[in-house]
Amino acid sequence: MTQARRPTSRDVAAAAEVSVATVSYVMNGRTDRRIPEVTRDRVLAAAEELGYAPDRAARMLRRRSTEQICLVIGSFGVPVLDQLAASLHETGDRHGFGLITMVVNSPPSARRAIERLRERIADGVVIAGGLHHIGADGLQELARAGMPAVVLSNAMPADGFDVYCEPESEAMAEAVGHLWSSDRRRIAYLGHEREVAQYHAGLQVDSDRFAAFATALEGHGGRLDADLVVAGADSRAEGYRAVSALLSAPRPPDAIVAASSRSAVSTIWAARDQGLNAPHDLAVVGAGAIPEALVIRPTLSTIGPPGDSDFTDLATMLFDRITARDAGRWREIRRPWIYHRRGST
Amino acid sequence: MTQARRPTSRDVAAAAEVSVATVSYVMNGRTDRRIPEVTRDRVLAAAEELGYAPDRAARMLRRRSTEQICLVIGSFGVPVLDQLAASLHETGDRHGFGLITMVVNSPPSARRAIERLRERIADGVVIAGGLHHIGADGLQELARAGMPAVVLSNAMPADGFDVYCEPESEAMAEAVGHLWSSDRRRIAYLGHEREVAQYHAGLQVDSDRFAAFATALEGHGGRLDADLVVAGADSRAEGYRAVSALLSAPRPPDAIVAASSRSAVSTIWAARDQGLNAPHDLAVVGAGAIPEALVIRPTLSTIGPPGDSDFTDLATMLFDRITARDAGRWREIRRPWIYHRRGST
DNA sequence: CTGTTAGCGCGTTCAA
DNA sequence: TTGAACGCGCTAACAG
Repeated sequence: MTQARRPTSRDVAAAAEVSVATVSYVMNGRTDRRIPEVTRDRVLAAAEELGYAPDRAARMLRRRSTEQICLVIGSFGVPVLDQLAASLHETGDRHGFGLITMVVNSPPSARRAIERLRERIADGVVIAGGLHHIGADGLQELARAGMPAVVLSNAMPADGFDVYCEPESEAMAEAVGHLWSSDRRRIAYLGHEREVAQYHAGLQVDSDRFAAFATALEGHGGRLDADLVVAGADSRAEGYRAVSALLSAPRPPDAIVAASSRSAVSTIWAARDQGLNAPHDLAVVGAGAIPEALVIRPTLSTIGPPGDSDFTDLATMLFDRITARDAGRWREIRRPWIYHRRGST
Repeated sequence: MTQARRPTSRDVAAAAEVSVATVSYVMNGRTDRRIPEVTRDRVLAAAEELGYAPDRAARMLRRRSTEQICLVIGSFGVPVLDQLAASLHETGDRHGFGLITMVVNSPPSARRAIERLRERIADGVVIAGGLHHIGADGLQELARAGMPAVVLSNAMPADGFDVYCEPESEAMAEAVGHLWSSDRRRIAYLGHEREVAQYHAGLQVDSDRFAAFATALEGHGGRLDADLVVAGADSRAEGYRAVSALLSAPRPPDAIVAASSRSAVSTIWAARDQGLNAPHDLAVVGAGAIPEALVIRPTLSTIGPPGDSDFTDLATMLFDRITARDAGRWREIRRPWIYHRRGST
């Protein structure tokens, strides 16, 4: 049962008593070459018999394409990734492309991912996470290498790649406006580790979401209270913990804007464990689409994409870029978020 | 800025006025070749200047290895994946290996994944999801192709690959025993779509977890009530919905064993929304490790791995297999689950 | 119209 | 330090 040597197309050709060219034509099911039924069957039988599978490395080398696209994510726990992966899979299949995923959650992993991509491990890439670690420099590096890329970002200048943009400032303004008009005056921000750390360090916060929140609040004459900017949006557990602490503090908030839907769900439940009910005692708004939003009680108010999350347009944009050799103008898909008022506000 | 042609090692060699062999030695930082400092610097400068990155396809073809491992998952939303990916990344880095992920959530996607793997897209694979779609046949196919594989499964006969096994019947027996001795007599099973469908169709249920539950229940003289076997473990939203319906039924359960920790969390909250509190009105047990278990109130009782989830041993096993050409005996790592009694039971 | 030959693509590595 | 063979599938060009 030991695999002495991997069978090659030459082995198959010998076994089927044809040339390697014929094997190649048969294996690729080429319609521009007419192969007689009997020859075809003999080749396929020989391939099956030997357990032959073409070596992708050789094919990649010769064809100058990998027939793969790469999805870069920051971590596995984000609900929207299933949607994104599904869309990429679906569109990829139609082009005969496979999908691989890489996780970027640190500067070193970002370096390695960029290196791998520059080595042409894929024909195109969708960057849906880890962008902070990759940075504008990393994107430039990919662009210079001629790697077709779609970046999910609200803040990146589109120089050398396509952008999928979900502007959220208007939705955020509406949500905060709604909270304000409901007489909420102590509105907390449950943010991601990174943005909150930047804020408290007095640095420039490079987060579109946080900026939109701060702007909206100030627009109503409110002011950002440092005690009400806390980390906890990165996971459900952290969200629960952070909100529990926040509500036990001397001057608890009367509303919470959470930078992820997951942590918004945790917020509702952490509040209830302290005897506080949304929306009466605490208004809660999440950011992003999540199936639970419509299922839990109260239903979760969010800012998020209108309608169902579907990334077919993103996938199409990527494959257009991969297919069209002439770079053309860099494109941008804009899908502004809206405020979905539901039960928690 | 248009990339006329990707620079090759020959381009670098020409620019640095050395041979391609020297370029190769420098790029790989080989210590067994003495390359003078000046030559080295000239080569690196030329590579940088031209934006050269070696073509992985060519390297793969020549080296007969991809320096990549592949993680096969069923979907993105499973908490333990972050742990698994982290361990694989860490161990992979030490070997200079990259990690790619493929999603298998349907028979066609399983076929494509197997095909890709047979084409040697990776040097080894960890199958952590989608196993039902891959099936024993698919695994055999990979084994025959000589692909080193570690399969996370409790039920697969280890014929041609290594197995990472987390037997849970004892933990389940203990959990059910505890429920039983607390006078719970209507114990529901919140299962995965697939196992519940099989059960209600009167088919053989090929789920270790369900079997362990049924056996444990019968061991106490209890019997499986068809009304109390419901689907909803696949996601939080489905769990919430299923439990809400279950608790509104004429004869609701007094305990729920959930086949995922995520749905167990939803269970607690769905119950509370109906005015029922765990553990008093409803005992809840989840399956698997999840950070929230220790954070929410009540803390969640689970069956799961002892201690922290860490898959270093799994990763090591895979790399041993990849490195050691002599197949050796197929290995199995066993990490029996235990019953973690916490606040919800 | 069918099948074959020959050489390409590019990094690696042995022999010199 | 280098020249040249090598790995393997693909395909243009050619022969039967």
